[in-house]
Amino acid sequence: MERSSSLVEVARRAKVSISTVSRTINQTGKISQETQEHVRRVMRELGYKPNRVARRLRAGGKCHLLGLIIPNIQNPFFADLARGVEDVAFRNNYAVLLCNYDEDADKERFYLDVMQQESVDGIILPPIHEQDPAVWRVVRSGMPVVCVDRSLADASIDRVEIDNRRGAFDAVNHLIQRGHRRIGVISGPADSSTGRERLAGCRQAQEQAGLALTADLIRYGDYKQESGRSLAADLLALPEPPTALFVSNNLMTIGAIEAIHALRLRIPEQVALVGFDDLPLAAVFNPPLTVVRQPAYDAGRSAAELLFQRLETPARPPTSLVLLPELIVRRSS
Amino acid sequence: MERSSSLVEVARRAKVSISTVSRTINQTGKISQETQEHVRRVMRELGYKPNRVARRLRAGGKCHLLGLIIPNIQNPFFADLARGVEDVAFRNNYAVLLCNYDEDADKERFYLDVMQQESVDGIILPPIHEQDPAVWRVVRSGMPVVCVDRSLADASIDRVEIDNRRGAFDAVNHLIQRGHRRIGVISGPADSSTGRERLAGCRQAQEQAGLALTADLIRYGDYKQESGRSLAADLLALPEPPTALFVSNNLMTIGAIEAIHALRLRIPEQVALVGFDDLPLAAVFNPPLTVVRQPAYDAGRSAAELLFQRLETPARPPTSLVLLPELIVRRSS
DNA sequence: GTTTTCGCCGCAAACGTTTGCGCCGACATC
DNA sequence: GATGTCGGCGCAAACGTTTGCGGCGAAAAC
Repeated sequence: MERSSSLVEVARRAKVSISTVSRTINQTGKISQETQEHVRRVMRELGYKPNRVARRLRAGGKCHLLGLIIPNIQNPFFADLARGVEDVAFRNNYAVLLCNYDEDADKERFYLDVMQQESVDGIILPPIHEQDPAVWRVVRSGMPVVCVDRSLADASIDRVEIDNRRGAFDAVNHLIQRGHRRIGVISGPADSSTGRERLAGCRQAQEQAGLALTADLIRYGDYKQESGRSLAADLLALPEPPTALFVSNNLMTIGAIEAIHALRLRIPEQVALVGFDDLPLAAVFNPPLTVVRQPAYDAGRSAAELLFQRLETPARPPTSLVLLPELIVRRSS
Repeated sequence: MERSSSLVEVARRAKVSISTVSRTINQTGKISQETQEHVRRVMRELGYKPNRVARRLRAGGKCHLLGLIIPNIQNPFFADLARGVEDVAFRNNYAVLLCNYDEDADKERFYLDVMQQESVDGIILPPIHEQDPAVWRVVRSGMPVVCVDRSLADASIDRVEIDNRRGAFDAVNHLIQRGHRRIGVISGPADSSTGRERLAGCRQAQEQAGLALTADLIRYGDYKQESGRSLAADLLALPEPPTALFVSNNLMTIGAIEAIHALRLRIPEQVALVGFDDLPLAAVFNPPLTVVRQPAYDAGRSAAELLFQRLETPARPPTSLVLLPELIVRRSS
């Protein structure tokens, strides 16, 4: 119990009005140099820290808080992304409200509400799917929103995406170059933009190579480890099993490796493997994992920068950034 | 621009005073059943959501926001921990303000300030070291704080720790059982409680086995990957190199594996390896990694629960929880 | 000498809540 | 019939800011 130290306390000690104090803090209005100096000194003496809550209540926006809603922070991809957002926020003296919605639409909606109730300055999120009424409501309410990773089926809002199609294309194409003809694909959810696009990339590579698009070699997972395991096991139990696997996210890749180990198959001799998204241990794995590395940190950084730009110029036309993933060929393929 | 819908709007539509509305929301004061029903109906019609900012401004605490300050969300340990905190928070209708301080005392201080300015209900954090004046200031100001993972050199505040000494002891003891006599240790920072305790555990195991405590086999890292790499390289380049390595966190373990690979050493034949803290790929690694698994998620969960308990009964004596780590013997040792 | 201009600053309202206090009517008590 | 009790509700202050407006004194313009 020692910190109260509000504007009025400072004003009292400095023998000026609270308006003067407020204005010296925000550099708004005309206050003489000497008065400013004096007020600043008193603030230092008292260790005054403005109350962000009161500030937000009064001013609505411009109040140094932004919201980040992601599926799951335990996914290294989103951890990197979150870190990118936070670093930019920190540089701009912003704090970040972080929420995990766990691929659950209700939870996403709940957290969107929280963001509005907290009157954050803006929200960064990968929408749970391309038509997302909850997100739309928020956008219509005037809240700045930028989509990252996944996006909405409408170009009118800021977004930063990763070229999923290209990444998947490169991965599968690489497998084809290595001589594989039967390539098993573990895709993401069919109703997510990333899932659809990565699958499209696979198809494109196969078509281009004149390969038949064998629907029996495609499985749809939920981006979680367990589905990777079971779907890979499924694929590898086929009468004519694939000689290579393309797994379209990191957690499912771990699951696929489980399945491969369980069958005592050797990578890459008996089954080659390319995963989407890098992992901390991937480079030192045995064999080192060939992956499509997504610039997750950069995506977060760019999204935050886009958001700050919009806060500065609200009328700016919506921009769409697309970042390039990178195929890192190691030894699992 | 559509939702304003404040208390006064609801009151106007329901033809009651704002006090009545507020009281039906919070179930405080005496309001007749019928009036409550009526008010609730109007709230539903308007889609009213209470403004958390105003609420926090007015009431100071009890306002559904808590702060979590961690070194780095990119570390899977802290990601799990954060998730544990968030899940409990979600169940209690709380949101989480997340910050990464990057082992930087200034940044920690900055974020502690932010937390106070945001008047969060409480703060969960691993203090940067055992005497942490910044954290002390916050505690003295009356803000509920619970330490997790690391702790302060004072028993008077809530804490949940993991038995680091025990974990390290088990790991090194296991190595000794396997016949190793020269065990290289990559420790954490000497001034962090986790670093000190893990090292103490090592020592205890070695003493108990009657092994000489060879200072030349101990290196102090900073819990980051690169230091793991260079220190392991250092250790393995010794005239009489260790036959086993104990690395006291996950990121440094990855670095150590890099170094081992660079030297083309085989695990565990030429050098055995036990890491502190599990990793997503550890179980499917080749060879699967022997690690001390920390219950990170549980630690976060417990910390949050402790915090909620304190919010409910502020006078409750400080409790100290210690969770047990688990040695998972796989094949790298 | 009177009026205008202008730089500097204070007053007070507003943001959306919570809450102590007090009012009013109904019913019980004497 | 006068007094006390009590349930149900409203009034208004407070939380710490920002900001439109207006005041005041001094310098400038006439």
